[in-house]
Parts: sequence; C-alpha cells; structure tokens
Amino acid sequence: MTKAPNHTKCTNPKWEGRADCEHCPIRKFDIFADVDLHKHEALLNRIDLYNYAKKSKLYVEGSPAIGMYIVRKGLLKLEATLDDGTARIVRLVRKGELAGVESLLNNGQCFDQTAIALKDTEVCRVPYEVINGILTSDPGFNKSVLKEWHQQIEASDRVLVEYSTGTLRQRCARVLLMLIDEANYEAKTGIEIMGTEDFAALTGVTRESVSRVLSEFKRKKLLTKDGQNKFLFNEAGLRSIVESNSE
Amino acid sequence: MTKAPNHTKCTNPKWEGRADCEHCPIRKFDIFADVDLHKHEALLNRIDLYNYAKKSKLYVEGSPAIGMYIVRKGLLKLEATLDDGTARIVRLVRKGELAGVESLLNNGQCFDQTAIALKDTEVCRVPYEVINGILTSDPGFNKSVLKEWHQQIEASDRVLVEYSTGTLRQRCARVLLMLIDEANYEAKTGIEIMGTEDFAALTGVTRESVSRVLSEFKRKKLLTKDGQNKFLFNEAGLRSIVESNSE
DNA sequence: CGAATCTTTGAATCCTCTCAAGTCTTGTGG
DNA sequence: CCACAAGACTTGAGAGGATTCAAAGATTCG
Repeated sequence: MTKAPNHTKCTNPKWEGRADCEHCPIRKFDIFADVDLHKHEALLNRIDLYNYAKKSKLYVEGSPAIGMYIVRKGLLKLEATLDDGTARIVRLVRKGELAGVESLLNNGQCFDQTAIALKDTEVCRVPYEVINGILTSDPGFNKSVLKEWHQQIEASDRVLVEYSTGTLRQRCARVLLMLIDEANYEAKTGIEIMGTEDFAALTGVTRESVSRVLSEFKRKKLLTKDGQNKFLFNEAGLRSIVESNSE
Repeated sequence: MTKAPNHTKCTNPKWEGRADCEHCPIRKFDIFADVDLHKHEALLNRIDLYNYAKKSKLYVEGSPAIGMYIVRKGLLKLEATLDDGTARIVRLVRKGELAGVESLLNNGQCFDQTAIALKDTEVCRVPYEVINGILTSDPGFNKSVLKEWHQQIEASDRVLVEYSTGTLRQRCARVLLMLIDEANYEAKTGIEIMGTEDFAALTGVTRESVSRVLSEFKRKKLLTKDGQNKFLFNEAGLRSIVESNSE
C-alpha cells in the first residue's frame, strides 16, 4: 500500500579498512575457512571491511551484482519487492553468512533482492574476482562455495517453515527465539528486536497484528523492556508458545 | 494433525533404461547443457532414466543423499516435515530442474526434504560421482552447477513470495497460473491440478479453505472440469484475481 | 461392488485486516 | 537544549477470512 520509493540510493557505509583475514575471528566459520591465506594473499587483500548503520542499504534489487558480503557482526535482511510495492523478507543473513551470492554467477548478474541492515552491521565486501580467482586456481574451494549456497537455501526454507507457518503467535515466538539464539551465543542477556514493519515482512502479516502479539508477550512477561528496542526475554515461555496448539 | 507415517519406503519406480544424453530433448536446458558428451561418456553412462507414478516418493528426508534427479517430464514437490507432523512444500521442481542438489555437498550428506511426484514424472537419476567426476576434470562445469543452485533458491523464494503471500484467492490463482504456464509450453489446452492437500501445503492453509476457493473458481468459470483432476482454464480471469486487491 | 480416501459444504468460532485515533520516539532546526 | 514535526508503535471496533468440527457427496482401487 505505501508505495515505497525503492530505488533510493544505497547508504554510504563507514569504511573500516582492509580485511585482515589472518586474524579474523569468524573466518573459520565462513567461506574462507579452508583457503590458504598466503597463497591467495593478493586476492584477499582486495576485501574491505565496512560498517553499515541500522536501516542502511547494502545493495538494491536489480543493481549490478559486483560482489558479495560476509556478515561479521549484526544482521541483514534480504527483501523482495512485490508487484504492489510491499516488501517480503525472503532471507535473514546472520554472522558468518553471505549476502549477494548471486554475484558469483557471472559478470552481468544483478542482485535478486535488496539487502538492508536490521542492526548496525559489520561486513566484508568481497568482489566477484576474489572468489572467482580462488576458484580457478583452487578447485577444492568449490565445495566451500556450495556449502554457502546450501546455507542460503536453508535460510530461505527457514523463513517459510518457521516464520510463515503456524499461528502468528508461534511465528513471532520463533523469530524472537532466533534473536535469542544469537544473543546467547554472544553471552548477552537481552535482545534487540527489529521494527514491527520488518517483523511483519518476515511473518507475512500486517504491522498492527504483529504489534498486538508483541504487546501480549510483554503483558505475559515473555518480554521485558530494557532500553530502546531492547528486551529481556523468557526463553522457556516463548518456547512453550511455539509448541502449543501443535498437536 | 494427521500424523503421517513419513518414513514409509520410497516407491519403486519404473526403470526406463540408460539415459541417452546425446538425444535428450531437454539437455540444452539443464545442468549438462555445456558439457562435452564424448569426453565424459563413461560417467554419463551411469545415469538412469526412471518413471515415478503420481504420488510416489523419490527419496525421504534424512536418508543418504547418494545422487540427484533431473526432471524430464512431470512435476515434483519437495516437502519438509514440521515438528507437529504436518508437511509444508518448500519447493516445486519442474521440467529441466533438479531435486536433491544437497547430494553434491559430500558423501555423507542426507536429503533435506522428501521428494514426491505430483504428476507421473520422468527423471534422470544422477549419482553423486557423475557430477563430482565432471567437476574435477572440467572446472568450468562449476558455473553450471551454481546456476542450478541459484535456480533452487529462486524456486524457494517463489513459494514464499507467490504462493504464501496475499489473499488465499491470489495464492491459489498463482499456483494455477504456474500450472497453466507449464501447459502452455507443451501446447496443452488443460491443466492437471494437484490434490487439495498439496494445494494446502503449498499455500499454507487448510484443505477445506483451498477447496472453497477452488469451488468458487469453478462457479465463476475460471476453471471448467475436463476429466479427473483435469480442468480447462480462463487465464485472463485468473490473472485478474492475482491483480485484484493489490493497490 | 464396497471400502477407503478425497472433496465439498455448512455453521460457529476464532483470527487477522482495515480504518482510525491516540501515544510514544526520533530527529531537526531554531 | 527545547519544541515541533515526522515517523513508529499501540489500541479499539467492526468487517471479512480462515479454521474447526462435522457430515454428506465423489472418486479410486482392490
């Protein structure tokens, strides 16, 4: 309904320098886990580190896919714009995962979706030529690439099966549990939730319906306010929401 | 709710002989479009042609992924089983497309979903070693593989964006238009629709709701019965359903 | 032919949407 | 630094959809 002006420019990110793969804390979990850093030093030097503020766009659907992004910290959404102008989130990209894999297909490829940061997000920008270069000189790297693509398919399926199936209460609880999972990994006691609009685009309902469910969760003390958009959570309670009604 | 006994065995398909890639009418549209048939003759000889009757299972979620399937004729669904025993279709696999791509990851991989024929379906069964063999001796084949994986992601996104978004009327109309598209390609005047259960697993609603919408379409002459599960269609009318309410 | 399965339809209930107003936040300029 | 405007979130009420439970037609298959 609110016809969004979707072809706005991408926000300029903050450049944080060249990537330092050798000392990267998440490298062993990502696509470069098995590559020989010294052998490909020249190529890996072309990777830059950027910081995208919450709500800023990394790339826009239909623009030339000149490279892909590895999320080091934060959270991205990939959203498709529908014919009527509304958006639907088709995948979330978490730490260690990739956005814009379609850039690997060939040089003329365009991005399939628009990528937007849901939190302040740190990414490595990997030009097409880097992956392609490693691939040609190191055929075994192929397996790593496929593993990442497989992860993309799993992320898509998760949106469908977990966030778009069941009652709205269940879907919202599953989204929150995903955020809680991330927080637990980082030993944080609270989660930073996305706006109702994003919640809606992920679960396939209206903003108002999401707001009602989240209000209900707050009333039931499943969520407790702890700053702007920050909440303490009752993990067991949310888990029981997911399990209820499913028998 | 109806807890399906999901680990039933796969149906035995009808073996139709060795694949004859050289004379295959759809090869130029699939993963082998660019391979040198003579160079890889020994490997390609390991591909068998099978015919799976409607409703039969090609493979089951969690079983060892020893190879993948190319659809030559017909239609497959890939469905994930949810915690409560219900199924949700995460992808449809059409002519020229692949099922079971996860088998390429490594030898111990298991299938992520269960593959079932929605129509009588002819497939080529391609063992893991065939793709892997071509990949090692022919690095350029890599691009073809990625193209197929990209197609898988698109198919997943289509289920989410087209079949699980909008009013139920719109979703059902979009499923029908997809079937019509297939029929038009083959110059057929009618479509063979899937059962209400599958329609429901694809659109994320109940069987009854689907039945009501399809009955409405029949009353409005958007569909006209033409045999068992076969219907003549009013393409323009269905298209206007998709466009309605979306402004 | 008859049993099992699938589909259709009805009626009541529950859920989500829409429209609308009111509240809270955020960001900007004086 | 405050005030104001724009945007985001909450809440209510009524309408429209989808679900559930139930029962009656169709189909399919042995």
